[in-house]
Amino acid sequence: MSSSFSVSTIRDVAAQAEVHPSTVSRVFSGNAQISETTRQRVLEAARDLNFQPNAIARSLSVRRTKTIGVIVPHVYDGYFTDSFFPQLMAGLLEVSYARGYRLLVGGCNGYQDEHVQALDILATRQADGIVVTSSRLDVDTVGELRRQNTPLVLIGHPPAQHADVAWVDADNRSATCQVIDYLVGRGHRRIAYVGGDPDSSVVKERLEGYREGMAAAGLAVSEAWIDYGYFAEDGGYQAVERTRRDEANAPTAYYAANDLMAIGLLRGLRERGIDVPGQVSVVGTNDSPEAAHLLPPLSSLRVPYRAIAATAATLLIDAIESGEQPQGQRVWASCLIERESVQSFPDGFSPKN
Amino acid sequence: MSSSFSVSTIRDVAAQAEVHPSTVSRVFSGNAQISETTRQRVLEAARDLNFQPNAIARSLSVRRTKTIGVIVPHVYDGYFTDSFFPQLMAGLLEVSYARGYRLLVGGCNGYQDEHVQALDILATRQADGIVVTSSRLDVDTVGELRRQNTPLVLIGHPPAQHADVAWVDADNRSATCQVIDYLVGRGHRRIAYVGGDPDSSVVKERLEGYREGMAAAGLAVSEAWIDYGYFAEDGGYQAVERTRRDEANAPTAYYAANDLMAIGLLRGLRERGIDVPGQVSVVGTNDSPEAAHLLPPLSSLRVPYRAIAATAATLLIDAIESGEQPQGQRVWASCLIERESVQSFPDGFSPKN
DNA sequence: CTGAAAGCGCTTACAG
DNA sequence: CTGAAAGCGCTTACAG
Repeated sequence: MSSSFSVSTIRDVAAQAEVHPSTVSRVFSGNAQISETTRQRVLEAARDLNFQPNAIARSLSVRRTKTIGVIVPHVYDGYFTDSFFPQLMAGLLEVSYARGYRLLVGGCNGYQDEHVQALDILATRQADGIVVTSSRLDVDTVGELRRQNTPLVLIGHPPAQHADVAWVDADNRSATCQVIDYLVGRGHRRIAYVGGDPDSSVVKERLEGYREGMAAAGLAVSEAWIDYGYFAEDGGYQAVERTRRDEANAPTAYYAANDLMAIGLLRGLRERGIDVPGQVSVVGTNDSPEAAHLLPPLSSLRVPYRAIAATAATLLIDAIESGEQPQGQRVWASCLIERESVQSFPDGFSPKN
Repeated sequence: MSSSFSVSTIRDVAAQAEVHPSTVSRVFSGNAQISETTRQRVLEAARDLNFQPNAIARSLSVRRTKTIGVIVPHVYDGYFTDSFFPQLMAGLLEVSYARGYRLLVGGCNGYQDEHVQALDILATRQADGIVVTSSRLDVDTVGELRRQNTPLVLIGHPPAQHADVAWVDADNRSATCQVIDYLVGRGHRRIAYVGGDPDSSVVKERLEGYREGMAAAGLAVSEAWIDYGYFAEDGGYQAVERTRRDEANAPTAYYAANDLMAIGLLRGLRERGIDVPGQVSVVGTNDSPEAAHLLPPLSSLRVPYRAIAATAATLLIDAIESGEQPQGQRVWASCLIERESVQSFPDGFSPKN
């Protein structure tokens, strides 16, 4: 019973409906004027033969794939446990779907390869445009990517020389600065910054924001308070030890560039018998699903990745459909979700320097 | 300086290298015999003109896209916070990349649409094959999908009538049964099952496993112990209330079909002043990144979704490249990760019925 | 409104 | 080893 379909083409349908193939094409491509009777005849023949236009042939003909490219560094395990990736996909998918596009996602085996793969998609015209998420873009790669003159939008800031590409990003620097300000406002004076990968631009931007916030409060920064946990739980855990060699001068508050490292901090602090938030405060980043359910519930800087991705997809598709280069740059504000991992530093003990 | 490339075709290169277009094609498609000198000439011309073969044209010609389809229900927020999705992508990407494929991922606005979209990808031949993840497959849709005779592999069990499709799944039923057995072995007699969406087949399979485990231990099941939290944290939270109306007969252990619901259980139990694992034990499912970092660290049934996805991709690509229908069915064993949310039920209090 | 033709940019038997 | 031709399955000016 479940007989399988043989693939039929526009010519088969044309023969069966006794019209020219171009007529069949017209009823399926939708835009042309077709008399109702022949449309019905064609549709019926198509139904009989289970015809569906071949998307690839159509793409070749109209020079449009209805597809947007993304490259995912699938070799980094952490990439799939972090909430960035799912949110990115959610945002991209949401607007792609609404606009009739699909995502062409390719793997890559490292940051170098990310550009190779992106370039390949563009150069072979496998997609109508691409969104590039690497946080380690140098001038040359952006230049190379742009030269393909296929629409491109960046998630993250571009190098200064390419200030005119379309990009969308979070307010990494200023949001971090605000977190520091918030902590200072609660009486903290010795505040630590735990970044991810020091080479990534997000992490650099956050560090700037940290220094700016400390400076604005007139606070000196000890280099011992700056540490990198490479976005891993264990990195956060180890940061506790590295930042507290001199307990007398140890931080009373930590800002971590993702929640996983904040969880590591929580664990390291607990092991040392340091109470959070009683003695030390912690704020994470990304507001991952677990944040609300930790003990103590973790205050976290929520970064609107989904909205960022959705905006990127919108800019990209707008450009594809208008035939112009993608334009515009948009920064989305992060938002500190206050929970219970931060407490005002007890006045009596507040080390006002 | 950053002049953009005009797109060049095989004919431009042929003209410049003074050879026939078919020769250019041959040097790029790799398989044909070409003299070293003309190969160099062609390569140089190609470099000059920045030529890269158009992937779509090639696809149309060879009738192969080097692409495998996946449909993602992007309208369900929970889908992107659960660890299933990232792991699925990781596994798919890992083998696709290794085999030179990319993923064509499309959104869908609900379970109905999932089949519509999958069918569309198949019927329009936009991908060489597809992996279908829906857990609500009925006989008709599987039949319809198969009739397109484009390779198809299922993640999850197929309806009985389609036992011969290729599929790969976790050992949902038996693993759940083993968890019950494990709990029974620790002295628990009143054990609750908190499922996700009762209509999904995974949840049904787990319920069977639960009943089987209870039966094997000679334990009667109270229907009050069976509840559904729809995979949400709040669902787990509410399940506490619903399962403990009669505290004298309340469960001493809970099995939840995902970690998010287990987290909700933890919260609900804590609010009632019930100590975990002192008074009640909890085991979750999926071993999400947060599980290890909860208080208490959550014991969880780790389901190897990444491996499942990788296997599915392998079966699919094997089929695509051999030209035969995908074959084989594979079930991957889950593994209980023991942490601290389970404790033997104190002998003195053990309600041996 | 419909047909006939040329074209999208490749590939691949078929000759030689 | 290389050329010339036909074809992959659509679309879309151009006529009428």
